[in-house]
Amino acid sequence: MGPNVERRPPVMADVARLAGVSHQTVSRVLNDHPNVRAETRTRVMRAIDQLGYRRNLVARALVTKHSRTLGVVSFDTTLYGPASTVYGIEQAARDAGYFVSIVSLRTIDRAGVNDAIGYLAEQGVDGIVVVAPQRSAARALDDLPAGMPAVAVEGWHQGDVSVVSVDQVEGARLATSHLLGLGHETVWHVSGPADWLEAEGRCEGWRAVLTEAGRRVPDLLTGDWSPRSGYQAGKHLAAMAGDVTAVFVANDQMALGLLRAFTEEGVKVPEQISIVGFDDIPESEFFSPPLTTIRQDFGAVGRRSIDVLLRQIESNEPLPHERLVVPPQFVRRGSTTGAR
Amino acid sequence: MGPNVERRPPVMADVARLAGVSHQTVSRVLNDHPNVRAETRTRVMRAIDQLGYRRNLVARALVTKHSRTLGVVSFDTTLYGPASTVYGIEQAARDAGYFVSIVSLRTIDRAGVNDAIGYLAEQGVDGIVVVAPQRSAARALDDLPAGMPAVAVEGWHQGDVSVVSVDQVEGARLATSHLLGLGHETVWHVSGPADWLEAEGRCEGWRAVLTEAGRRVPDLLTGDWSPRSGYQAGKHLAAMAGDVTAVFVANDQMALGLLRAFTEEGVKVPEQISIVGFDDIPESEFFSPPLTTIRQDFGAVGRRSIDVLLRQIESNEPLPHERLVVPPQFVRRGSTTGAR
DNA sequence: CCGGGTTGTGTTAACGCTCACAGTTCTTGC
DNA sequence: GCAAGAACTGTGAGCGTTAACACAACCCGG
Repeated sequence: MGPNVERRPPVMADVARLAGVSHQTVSRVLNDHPNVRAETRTRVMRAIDQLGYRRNLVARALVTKHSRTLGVVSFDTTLYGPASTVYGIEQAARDAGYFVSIVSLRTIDRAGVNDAIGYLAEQGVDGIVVVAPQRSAARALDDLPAGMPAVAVEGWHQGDVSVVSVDQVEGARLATSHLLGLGHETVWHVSGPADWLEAEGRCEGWRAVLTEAGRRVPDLLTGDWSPRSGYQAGKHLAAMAGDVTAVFVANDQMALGLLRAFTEEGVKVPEQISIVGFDDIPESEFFSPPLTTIRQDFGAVGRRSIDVLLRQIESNEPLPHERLVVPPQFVRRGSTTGAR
Repeated sequence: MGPNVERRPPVMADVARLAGVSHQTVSRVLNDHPNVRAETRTRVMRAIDQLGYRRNLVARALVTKHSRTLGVVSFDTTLYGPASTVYGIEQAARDAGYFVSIVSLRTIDRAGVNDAIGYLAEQGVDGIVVVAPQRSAARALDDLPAGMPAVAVEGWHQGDVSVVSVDQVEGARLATSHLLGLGHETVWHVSGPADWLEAEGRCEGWRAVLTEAGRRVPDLLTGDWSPRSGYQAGKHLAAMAGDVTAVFVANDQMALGLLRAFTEEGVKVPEQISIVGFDDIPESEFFSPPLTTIRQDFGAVGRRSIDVLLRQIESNEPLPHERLVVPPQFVRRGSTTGAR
């Protein structure tokens, strides 16, 4: 089409030339600056889509010092919890006009989280969300680049950073009280891995309710969140079926493992043993029996954390650090019933 | 600490000044350029971590025209499939030294995908991966910005772009043949939503095997991937339990719904009805009974798509478009058995 | 009909880096 | 001991945008 064989994508100057204005006027049109004559504006617009011009946000970021990109550091986004949290974060960020750059760690440790934060900082993100469910990872937040707005999600931390999380202790209390309220003498607990903050919180809530009610606190069983580990715990519990009448399991996947083990061993749920899970994954409602569980609102967690982060970014002074807690919700289904 | 109260983060020039070299030498050190004296290198390095300098990748991207960032467009990354695919993509990208910027669509349509691609292009990504499981979304790839390297994942497309996907047709053939091989007269199918390419492929494979074997092709049932829709299909099938002895369900979540419905209706699996799922989610092994299913290797899909994309980015000429297919794997478990 | 404010537009200089090239210093062989 | 080349280092320009300022054209009341 004529002599225009330039393969280089058009830049602002090209648009300016075609529209017969200066590049700065083009910039003003693009940024909705008020002082542009309507006629000029349309002329520029026409030139823009005639050339198929797209502005270069990299150049813009260089001068404004704002990339409108947020960094997210997470761990194994294959799991329902992290995946949902990250999804919530991404949605909230985009609604606010921000991009999201994700680093999903394979193994989670302080060095890994630190590296990830470093990469993101170099890349020029305006702020960072760290989904730091493990104690060791949460500690990496101590050495954030100075002045980098950040927020921790599901991380326990008393340091220099705001935290948004679901109230794990309360969730565990809900689960345990429910079981006690049904008349069970005590409640067993299959917890998550020791280093996880969520596992810790759930364990704490469970223990607290039992202690307050003056009940015996049974030995703790520990899994790794996987259905398989729940299955193993289930085999163990089935062997002492007489003693056990109620189990609070730290997540729904492990609860499924328990269910499977109990089925194999001929232990009836809920007739012989009642089970409460945690998370309310989409599958739980269709387990056999449907699982009584504690729902976490991951979407809310994502939105709240972006709120906090953007407030930090958009204010110039450092803001006081907040601790936001999202309440969990009890969901009664078929896996729990009164003691014999 | 002395007069150094500059709050602005250090730049290359600052490092250069402190090390007593030119900014260009600092750049050379940072980029592992060979021709730098060892002594100079260490002097620069010392200056770098004395100042806590981090290079500004935005400025670098502006001049090199490469951001080392890849864009990913996906849909509802809360689901196991998309989440796993995106995870695989992110891992592979990071291993290759690239960042990943994600846009996770709420609803999937051509306009949405187009917008997302537009945003990513402005942001200066070097290439784009589109996880486009729906026909309408896949079509958005027709109007990619010219010269933008791209690859479609799980997308059927005969156009101008490379595609990486799991062989859905083959997976469905595996499932259906297994059931037929067990002696079932025919196999029913609960498919995914009509517009989904995966649903289509699975349906096609199922139909093909049945036709080739000269069997009756039963009416198709359609779900929406959710356990609930599987539950509804299950209720329907249970009502005609006499006729139905084998069902191939288009994903594991719906299969769980079927299982639940059958349990409620007193239909025994696999004694009365055999079920095969698709995906092999981590839970499937612990369903009651454990689910026979078709495993998709999402990690491999992610790696392959990044391979293809990087080859496009790193070569200068446009490469021929490829069609890479990852084989599915049959996983036999307890939900299938021979016909009466 | 002329000064002072508003409105619209252009000019120039950054932003922090890499590239191309121009120097400078060090080797090396004869 | 000196030319020729290799090894190392410095200089200047430019990537595409926005910010800051300068300037022209217009409006209005006295």
